[in-house]
Amino acid sequence: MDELVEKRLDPFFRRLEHRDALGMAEQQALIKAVSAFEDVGAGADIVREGDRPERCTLLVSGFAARYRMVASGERQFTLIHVPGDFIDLHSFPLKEMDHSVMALAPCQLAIYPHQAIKNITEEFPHLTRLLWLLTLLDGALQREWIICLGRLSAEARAAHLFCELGARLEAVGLGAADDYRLPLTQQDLADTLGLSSVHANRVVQSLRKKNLLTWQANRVTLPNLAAAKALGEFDERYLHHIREPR
Amino acid sequence: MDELVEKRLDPFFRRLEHRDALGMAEQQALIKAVSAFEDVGAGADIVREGDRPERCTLLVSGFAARYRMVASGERQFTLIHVPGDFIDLHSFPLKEMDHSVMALAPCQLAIYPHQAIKNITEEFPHLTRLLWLLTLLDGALQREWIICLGRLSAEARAAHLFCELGARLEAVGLGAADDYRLPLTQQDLADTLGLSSVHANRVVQSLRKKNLLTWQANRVTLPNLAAAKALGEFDERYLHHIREPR
DNA sequence: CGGCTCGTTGACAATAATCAAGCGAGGTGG
DNA sequence: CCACCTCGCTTGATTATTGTCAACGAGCCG
Repeated sequence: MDELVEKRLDPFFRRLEHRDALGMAEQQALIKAVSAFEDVGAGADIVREGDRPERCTLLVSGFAARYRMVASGERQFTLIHVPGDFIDLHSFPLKEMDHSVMALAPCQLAIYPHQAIKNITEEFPHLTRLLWLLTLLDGALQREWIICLGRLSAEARAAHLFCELGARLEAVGLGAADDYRLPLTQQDLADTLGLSSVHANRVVQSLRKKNLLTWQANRVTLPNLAAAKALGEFDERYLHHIREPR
Repeated sequence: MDELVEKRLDPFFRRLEHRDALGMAEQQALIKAVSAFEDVGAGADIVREGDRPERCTLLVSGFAARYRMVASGERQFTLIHVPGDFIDLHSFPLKEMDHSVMALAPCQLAIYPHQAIKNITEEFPHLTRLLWLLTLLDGALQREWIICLGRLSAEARAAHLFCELGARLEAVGLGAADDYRLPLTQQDLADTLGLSSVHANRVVQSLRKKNLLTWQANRVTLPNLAAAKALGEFDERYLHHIREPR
């Protein structure tokens, strides 16, 4: 049983190992803390604004996004999650959700009861700092998006996003920085970039015309990764892919 | 000596007490962990992108902002800090700064060596969760700004910002939600809202014309707070001003 | 076959940036 | 004490970017 859990948590462990070494006891604690696995279909909400979840959710496979609706009826994503991400680890200290998370594609989830996380914080200070770190990585991605939304053109933001997703997916063993599976619609892209779907479409076509992007049948490739990074001002420092004691 | 420290940390303790009760030992630990106080002048950087600080910095008085520059030479703020905020608590788990923080006005800072924070994480699990919580509150503010930048008009974003700052300053005892001191320039506002300074100015004037804002000599008042909140779609849930066990 | 969703296109309107100039208060030095 | 200088704020004219509205086509699934 534990072997199955461990296998499913592989992207998660890769994500952690990119930042610090994990002790055997810590790894076991993370495996034991999983109470269940669940599946949700594309488009379903995983948690909702206002919820007070009693559990945290780790994305095992699929894609998910944190979002909120605004009065005009538009949606804005604040973060796209890839496998290995904790979707709502912050709900453990924060208690109440101030936003929702939806599945962008069929997802498998690993469930961590808050009580199990609390036990970790009481018994494993170093592991606690790593969990803390994970929530801070979310914050770093969100800072980056503020900068992109505030100061980059729509085209540069799109290039940045495709570079970011490539780097994150590669880090968890799910593709290459310039070649990965991405089951999103152009509306999803628009909701990430803060654009109308019409304009998102035009931006995608412009990137295609410049030979910076192909995106068909849920597969993204970046034929000229260096140029895409330059256009999107992508500097992966903010991903903190540095393994060191925390 | 400790009384002086405690007095200076008053906004910080207020900020914490808005979220959870603090034990006497925890309070003492937070007081003892301060190694020094420092002053910085307006415009100075407090920490810089790429730094690997050995200490965390708490804002005692003044205003500061996290920011990054983009290739065009423009600046984007990702968060404005008010007294009682930890400016770079995240540097403790994250190690390397992926952005800079500057003083927007003369600031007094309390210094917490990373080692002192680490000791807290080894000895005070509940207090550790509260520190974690504080970094998550930064994340919540940043999420909110993604939503504002992505989906609200410039005018709505400005209204939102003035409401947010009022709520945060009131919570630490430094003004009222509709009346507070704000020593920022219009350029600072532009860098927060992701606008040019010219457009920021026009937005301010539009709010003035609608009798939603006065802003002279560093003093902000919101004559019609309800209308400002409505325009900016300001719902303070994301501030998590809820006192409960964490 | 028909009804979805998703992607695409064109014409037009709204929002915000850019460029250029001038104003006014506060501080500095002669 | 006053001239001058700087910084922040303001304004107008113009351009660039992005949104809105409307329509249509391709592919998939029941």
